Amino acid sequence: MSHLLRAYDRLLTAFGPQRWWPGDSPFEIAVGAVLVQNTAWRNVERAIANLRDAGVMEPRALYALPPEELAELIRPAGYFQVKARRLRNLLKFVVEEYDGSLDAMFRTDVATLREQLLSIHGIGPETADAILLYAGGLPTFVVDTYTHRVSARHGWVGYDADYHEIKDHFESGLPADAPLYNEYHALLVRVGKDFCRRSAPKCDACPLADLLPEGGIVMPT
DNA sequence: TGCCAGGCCGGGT
DNA sequence: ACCCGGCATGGC
Repeated sequence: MSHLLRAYDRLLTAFGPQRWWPGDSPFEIAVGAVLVQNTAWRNVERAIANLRDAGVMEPRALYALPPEELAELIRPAGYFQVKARRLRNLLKFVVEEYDGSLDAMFRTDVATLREQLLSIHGIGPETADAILLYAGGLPTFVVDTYTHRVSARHGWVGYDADYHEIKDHFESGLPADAPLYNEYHALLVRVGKDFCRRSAPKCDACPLADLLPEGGIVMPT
């Protein structure tokens, strides 16, 4: 069994299924993917609640909203001016290219859709992959700061590994299975939050402790 | 109270 | 090709 599957097994046993992504519809998940950029999920929940309460959690309705009103509704998510623009860029794309239908959007082949999403100003690799995996159910691995930190500290990749290097490491070491990618990423975030903070690793109590390389946690050079 | 959170972009070397 | 600052709210 590979180190990736062994780690997955430890995490799932320790934490159980994480039930990601929190969100009712694929659209709400896509919105959340933009709002959560470098932000605590708690703050995003408020913003999403505001959009729901305003009755605009739908592509056309949200796109029809005046930009200043959109910004105000998502204020609790932080970076609200930038995110309002990024969200509108995504909405414009969905409305104009796919008639406002995420179902239609996800009918596009994955590689093409990923390129299209990446071409949207404000949608980077993690946001694109989160939309593909969590909103579209497509088997593409999502890499975030926790994925990078946990992987590097275990010596699975170097600290200098870029996004695609880390993504490839997981995708080539695991079967291409969306539910697996979904759960794995959520578990990495969980273990990251609980045990693998940037400046406070608690490796002794971590469920992955016995998988650390000789000499323990690998620190950046 | 400062540090950090499920990034991404633009400008400077 | 890097490195860095800006963007902003809220929790511990």
